[in-house]
Amino acid sequence: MAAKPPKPKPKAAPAREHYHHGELRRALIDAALELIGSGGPEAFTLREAARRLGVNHRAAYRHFADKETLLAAVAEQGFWALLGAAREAVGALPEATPEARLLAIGRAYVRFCAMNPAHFRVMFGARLNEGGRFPALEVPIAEAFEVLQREVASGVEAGALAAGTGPRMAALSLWSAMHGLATLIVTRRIAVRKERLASTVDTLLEPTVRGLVAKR
Amino acid sequence: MAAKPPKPKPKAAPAREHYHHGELRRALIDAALELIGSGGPEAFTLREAARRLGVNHRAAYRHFADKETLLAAVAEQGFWALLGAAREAVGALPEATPEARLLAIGRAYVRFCAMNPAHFRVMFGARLNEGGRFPALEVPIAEAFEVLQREVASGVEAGALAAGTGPRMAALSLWSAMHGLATLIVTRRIAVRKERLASTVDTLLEPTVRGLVAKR
DNA sequence: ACCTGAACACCGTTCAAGT
DNA sequence: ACCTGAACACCGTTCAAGT
Repeated sequence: MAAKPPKPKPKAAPAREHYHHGELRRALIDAALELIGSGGPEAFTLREAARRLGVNHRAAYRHFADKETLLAAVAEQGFWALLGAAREAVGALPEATPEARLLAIGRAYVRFCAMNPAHFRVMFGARLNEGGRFPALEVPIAEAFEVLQREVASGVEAGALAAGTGPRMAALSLWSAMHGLATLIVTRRIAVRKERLASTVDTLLEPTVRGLVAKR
Repeated sequence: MAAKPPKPKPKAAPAREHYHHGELRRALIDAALELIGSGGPEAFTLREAARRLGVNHRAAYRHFADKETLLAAVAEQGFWALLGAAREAVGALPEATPEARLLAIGRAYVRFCAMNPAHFRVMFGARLNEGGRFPALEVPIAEAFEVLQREVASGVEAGALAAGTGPRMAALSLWSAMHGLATLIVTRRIAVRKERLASTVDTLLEPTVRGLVAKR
C-alpha cells in the first residue's frame, strides 16, 4: 500500500469541490446569517464565512463587491420576506374588521422578526442605504409601509377607524409599536416563550390598535 | 537662533501633557461618543480614540479592561441620563392626568434618544450585559421601567386607566411604542425636524396612550 | 479568464522592556 | 509603579502572480 501523501495544508472544512453559479453566493449569505445568529453581527467576517465553506476568502469577491454588499443582500432578502409575511397576514382575513386586520399585520411583523433575529439585525442594524448605495432596499420597505397605510385608510373609509391626523400618521404609530415590540423581543429585553409569542404580541399591540379605532 | 530639533514622531494631536485622575477616562468616553456620532458604532476604535487624544493606545487600558467595558460605561451613563429625563418629565406634572403624565414620559424618552443618537446606539445596540458581565446596566433600566409601571398603576387606581391585563403589560405596550418610535427616528426611517419633534412624538404616541385609557 | 496567495493597512489585546 | 513600543492574531481589501 502506498503511503498517502501528506496534505500540504489542513483545511477547516472538507472543501466542496465546486460551487456552480450562484451556489457560493447563497452559501455565503447562509453562512453570514449563521454567524450573526450565533455570535452577533460582529461575529460575521468574510474570512470566517469563507473558511467555513472551504474556499479562499477572496472567492467572496466574485459574488459581492465587498462585505457591505453581502449584508445588503441579506437585508434585501429579509425585507421581501417580511413584506410577504405582512401580505399573507392580511390576505388571510378578507372579511375581518380593520382592527383585526391591523393586529394581524402587527402579529406577522413581530413574529417574523422574532423568528429571524439574524435577518432582523442586518435589516434594522446599520443603515446600509445611508449613502444611497443600495436603493433596492427601499423598495420592499416602502411597499410594506404601503400595505399598512392602505389598511388604515380603508378602515377610515369604512368608518371603523377615527380619521385622526391621517392614515400616514396612524400607520406610523402602529409601525412604531410593532417595531419597538420586535426590537425589545429580539434584544431579549422582553422575554417571551415561543408558544406564547402570538398571544403576547396581541396583548401588547392591542392598546395601540384600540387607540386608532377609538373615536374620541 | 538655534534650530528646533526635529520632532522624532509626528503626533496626530498636540498631546496634552497629562491627564490627571479620571480625566482620560472621561475624555475617552467623549471621544467614543464623538466617533460613533459621526461615523457609526464601527467608527469607534480604541486606537483612533487614543490617537485623537494624543495618548498611546495602551493608555486606555489603565481605565477600562477592554473596549467593551468602555462601551458599557457609555451605556450606563446614558441609561442614568434617560432615567433622569423620564423622572423630570413626570415630576414637572404633579397634578396632570395619567394620560398627560404617560405622554410626557414618552416624549422625554423619545426626545432623549433623538438628541443623543450615539448614546442610543450604544445603549440599545449590542447587548452588553448578555453574559452578565455588566449587571450595573440593569439598574437604571429597571428603575426607568418602574417609573413607567408605577405611573400606569396609579392611573388604574385613580380609575382613569382601564385595568386591562395589568400595569406590567400596559407599561410594556407603551415602552414598545416609545422605543419603536425612538428607534425609527434615530435610524432616520422617520424624518422629523428638530422643532417639530415634540409635537410629532405626541401625535404618534397618542393612539397608544389613548388605547390604554379607553375602557372598552 | 479565472482563482489564489502574499501584502497592506488597519484592529484589539498581550508581552516585555524601558523609565 | 507606571507608561509604551513591539508583537500577535485577527480583519477587509488590493495587487500581482499563477494556471
